[in-house]
Amino acid sequence: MREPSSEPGHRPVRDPVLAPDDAVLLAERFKLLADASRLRMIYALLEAGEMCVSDLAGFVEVSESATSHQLRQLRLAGLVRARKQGREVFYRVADGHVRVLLDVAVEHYLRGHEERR
Amino acid sequence: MREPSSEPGHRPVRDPVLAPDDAVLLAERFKLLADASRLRMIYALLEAGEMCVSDLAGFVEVSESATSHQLRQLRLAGLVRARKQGREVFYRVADGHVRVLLDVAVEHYLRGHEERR
DNA sequence: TGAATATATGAGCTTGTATTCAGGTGTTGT
DNA sequence: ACAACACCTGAATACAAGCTCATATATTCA
Repeated sequence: MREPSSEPGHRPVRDPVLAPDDAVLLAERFKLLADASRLRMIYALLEAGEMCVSDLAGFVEVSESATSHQLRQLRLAGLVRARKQGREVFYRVADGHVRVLLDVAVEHYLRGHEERR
Repeated sequence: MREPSSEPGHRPVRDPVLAPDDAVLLAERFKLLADASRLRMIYALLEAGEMCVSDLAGFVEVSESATSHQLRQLRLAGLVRARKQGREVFYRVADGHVRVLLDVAVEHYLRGHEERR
């Protein structure tokens, strides 16, 4: 729960410093997003709703084995979920959190400014 | 008078799939946040406004050399800026983007994780 | 049942990244 | 000028991460 601080439309209060353990946790989450292939997979899944491994592999242009390894990571971290149908496995993004985070990241890092040094 | 997407507001357009180059760029940005020490440094800077290297090193409990190396990365990426005063160098977060992104990340990853759909 | 297909997994190799170590630069104080 | 200090930097090292290859499991089809 957080207090409504001063301004309604603005960011919440700056919280007390990130605890070391939380920093590790958060860093782990960011690590999952710190790879171009995984990012593209996630984006593809967000767009398509769900996709099977081989389609995903074709899309991001990495081997199916590599794709499977990546998806495993994302799955174990709870970022995506798998649904098996026949001999295919369909993956989808687990919840809305990733989408929000990616939206903000794209907004702030890909569009608008590069304030280089 | 509300512009659709000039302010870091809330609801960006649902974009076409992330282009490979953009994915690389975005991944690079995430990599900077994918390290617990760097995260804690950034957080400390956000809290304190600015800090010199040795204080920062003391705070995150890594050597000053390691701290300097990390800060270099952040500086080259434009995430932080340096101000030299006497023989100390004070670092600060370059702009508001990181803060927003970290807020969202903390909100979505460190707190309430439950949103089954 | 056996072959083909779709995915998963472990081992090994390779690349990348963080830290340490050993100087190096610029600044302050005596 | 010299020494102490704050920070920077390059090289070496150590560890993590991603990919490939071979193999395993499960499912469908003939």
